[in-house]
Amino acid sequence: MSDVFAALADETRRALLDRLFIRNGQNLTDLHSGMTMSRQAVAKHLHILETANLVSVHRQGREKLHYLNPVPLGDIVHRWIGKFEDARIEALSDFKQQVEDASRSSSHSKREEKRRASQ
Amino acid sequence: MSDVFAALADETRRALLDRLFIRNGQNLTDLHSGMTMSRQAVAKHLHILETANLVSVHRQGREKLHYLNPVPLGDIVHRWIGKFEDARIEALSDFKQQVEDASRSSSHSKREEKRRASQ
DNA sequence: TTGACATGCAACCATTTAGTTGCATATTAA
DNA sequence: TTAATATGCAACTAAATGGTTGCATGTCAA
Repeated sequence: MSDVFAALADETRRALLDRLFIRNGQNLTDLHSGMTMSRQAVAKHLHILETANLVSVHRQGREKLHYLNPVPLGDIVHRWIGKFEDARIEALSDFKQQVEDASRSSSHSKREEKRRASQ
Repeated sequence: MSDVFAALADETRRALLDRLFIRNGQNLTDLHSGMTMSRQAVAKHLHILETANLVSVHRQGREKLHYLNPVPLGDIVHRWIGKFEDARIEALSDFKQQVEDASRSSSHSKREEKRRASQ
């Protein structure tokens, strides 16, 4: 999973995934077109995406076609980000409250008691 | 958004978010406890999480309390990963098909026609 | 078969990153 | 007041990262 996060950390690599989302099954030359960096630089980025299993390839003659694999993205959402997401609705209402509670450093509200109890 | 992805790329920082998920509102010493690296290293990681707005802080005397902010995680899911997620169910059935189609490099199935049409 | 095309490999370079150490500052409590 | 606690700042280092260039290899088409 660490490979996936590392792969997503780079702007160029996210752009490559975007391009494959728009049109799947492109070769290196296609994906390089319009980019300012060298073809070899793009090839390196694609290899990192391959290693992270975000892109799968299929050799066809002298061409190497790249296919988007969205499964690892689903995995990180459901296995890691998801738990924070579950807390998001509560967080939107509780977050400011927590900070305010900390500011007052008093314990009058039910919410404050709940927060301290969880520590 | 790039800050968020970069922040999430590091294992230690994800672990810090995990710890804050388990118990919110910890200070640097709390978050450093049990880690092998130096306190200053942890402080740097926390600062990166702050910059990415994944963690908010509140000064209380000599202590600096850290609070998890899950909103940016929701944002990247809904603004970026989400679109790939939408294609996931289709992808799970189509992905192998795409590769197989490419292997055969023939165009007999309806699915193959649909794929080529999208390019 | 020969030239153009598509990719692969390796060496190299600059910058960023993750970590360290040492010291300074601010706050709490005995 | 003084010692312990909690954090902040700055300089430094090693390794990873993102990029380059040059050349080699494999495939297609005239």
